[in-house]
Amino acid sequence: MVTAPRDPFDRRVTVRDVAAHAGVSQATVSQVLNSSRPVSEATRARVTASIEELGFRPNHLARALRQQKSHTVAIVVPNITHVTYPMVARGAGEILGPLGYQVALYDTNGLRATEKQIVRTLTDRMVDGAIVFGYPLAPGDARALQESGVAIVNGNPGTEALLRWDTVEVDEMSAMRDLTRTVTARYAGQIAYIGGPVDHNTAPRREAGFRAGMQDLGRACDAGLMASAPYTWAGGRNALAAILENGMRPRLVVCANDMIAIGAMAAAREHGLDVPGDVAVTGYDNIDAAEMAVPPLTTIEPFPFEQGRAAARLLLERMTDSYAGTARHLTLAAEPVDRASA
Amino acid sequence: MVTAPRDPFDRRVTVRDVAAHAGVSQATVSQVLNSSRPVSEATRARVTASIEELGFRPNHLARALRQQKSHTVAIVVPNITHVTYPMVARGAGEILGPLGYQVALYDTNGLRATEKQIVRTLTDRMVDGAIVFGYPLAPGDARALQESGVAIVNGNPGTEALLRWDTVEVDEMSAMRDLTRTVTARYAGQIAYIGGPVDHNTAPRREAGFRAGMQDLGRACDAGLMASAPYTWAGGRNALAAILENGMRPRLVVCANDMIAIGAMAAAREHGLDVPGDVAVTGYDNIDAAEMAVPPLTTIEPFPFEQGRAAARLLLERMTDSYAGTARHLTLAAEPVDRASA
DNA sequence: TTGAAAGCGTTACCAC
DNA sequence: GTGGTAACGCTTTCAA
Repeated sequence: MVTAPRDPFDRRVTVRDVAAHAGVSQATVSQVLNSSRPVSEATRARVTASIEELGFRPNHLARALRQQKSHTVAIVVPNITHVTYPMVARGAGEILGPLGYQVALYDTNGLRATEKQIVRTLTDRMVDGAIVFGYPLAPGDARALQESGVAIVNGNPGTEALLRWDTVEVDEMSAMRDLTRTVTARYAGQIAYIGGPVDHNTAPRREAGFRAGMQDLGRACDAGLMASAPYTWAGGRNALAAILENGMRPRLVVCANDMIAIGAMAAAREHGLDVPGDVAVTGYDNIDAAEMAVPPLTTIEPFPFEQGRAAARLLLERMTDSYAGTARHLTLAAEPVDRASA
Repeated sequence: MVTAPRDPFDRRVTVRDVAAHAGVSQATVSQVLNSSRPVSEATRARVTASIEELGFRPNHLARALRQQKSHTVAIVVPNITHVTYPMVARGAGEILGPLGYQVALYDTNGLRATEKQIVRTLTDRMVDGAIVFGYPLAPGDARALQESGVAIVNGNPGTEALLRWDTVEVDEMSAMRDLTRTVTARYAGQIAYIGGPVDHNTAPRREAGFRAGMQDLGRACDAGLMASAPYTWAGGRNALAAILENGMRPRLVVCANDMIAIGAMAAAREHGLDVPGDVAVTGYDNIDAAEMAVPPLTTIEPFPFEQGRAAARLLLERMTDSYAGTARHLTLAAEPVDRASA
């Protein structure tokens, strides 16, 4: 048998063709494909054979139009190149992909205008759901999506307000409190904290965790040792350098993320201090560089894959209407990872 | 949160509604939306006003079915959590997004079975194009996609065979040769090379670059100083440790990627050697950790955003049929980044 | 310059 | 258990 190379002008094989070939109606073919109603074993076999023989593949576009469902889930993030988001996307994809959902990637670039435009696109394209990760969905945007029938889950919105839509969040406060307690107990000297940018949505929660941990141990936070910096290596380096150049000598520096921490370690070294011998350092995020740092960085693992999976599961329940109640707020734990830096 | 099921009574506003409201035909409305044929200024104004007033938004699904185009481009990668892929995706998205294409993410997980399944999905979903990055597209898969009208560009296939479809590649060999030459010239002692896994698609090209650079300077490659390791921190650490424990003392270690290099620096330090004082080290990829390493790592920047943009541009020409000729192979340069480690 | 109407390929409703 | 057929909302001929 010669398999004719498919001429681009050849029409695709359709349900109609299969129906004709199997001697049944289109309705029956559709049913066999979707198990949407009982069919006798005999005809099912005949139809399956025809599908096989003709090499029929259902046209997704037609199905989407008919059902008003694109079988697509959008992942909306501020910047896909930031380490955690690809992991979140992968976690979500692990759940969604096998179920036939396509994962579409949208990058807001941190711009409000882009956020709005993305919301329009999502409704126009009739995506079934959206996982909005890393920033708080604007209430108006959430409403617009919901009213268009787009299910939503907001991951790490980083706001204290009780949102009227499903969220998945990491308990950064508790994780930081925990780490602070464990590590601070090891050092008798002064403790410094280098937080993130004051306007960044995760910064207050991590700082609150640090303060709570200190309080748990009855240790005081010295205002002169509380700094804030951009979430970057340079930010951490400059912040600790400033502290050291002010003549302060913290025994431990708790940092709001790993980049800051690794920068702080560099500053310590530049000032002739050994880590952790003279000054201990901790981070948050457990990025690749944390394990590769010298010394390896004590930090907090936020399990980004699990965040993605959890968001996908919640979304799925909304999309399939297996849950249609009021907003759910899921909180996941993050865990300290003890390494050599503190 | 209550996801309102789409109310059957407030049907979406359709072209039909706009046409009725403006007192024109659907054809005219369609034309105004797509500028597909001339329209008098008067009616255009009337139609635009109606669109505005009714808040009409075209239904993408219907358009897609009619045109047999999903206006979606797939980005297919082995593992989206590997640093370069998100950058490639973002670069491609920068070009494609503003043109109305949706970017869908597909992760092969490095599995041939998954690759095949993705190809099926892409044809079923009628994506307009696919950027396959980081592994060589199987010839059969390429054919299947092309026959289904899916435009393709293969990024960093990492094979020497001349592929019958468009490719974008980085000239890793020249970049490595260049770096090897520049850096080797600084050291009189022996030079070691820690390559990637022998079966990995980029490994031979980088090693070839190293060998060529050495040859350019008339320096010999000592077989006892040629190692290969997984592309990981541990891989690099173990590989250099083994070399050192064999009693060899390379003055410079050229590594096939940054993770290996940073691991090698750790091994050097553990053996009481100063970097770069006793042993210099170089990497490849210019990951975040390279800049944060102590000392900062001399490496090679492969411009992943530009790779994504370039792939998107080639794909675009195929999708719009503004190019329909034979396969094009675009080669991009990577550049040495000189830092303190060598 | 505009309109009427035929699809695009499914699914889902209503009969039988 | 099965078939006929009307949508889904748009674009695109073909006529006027």
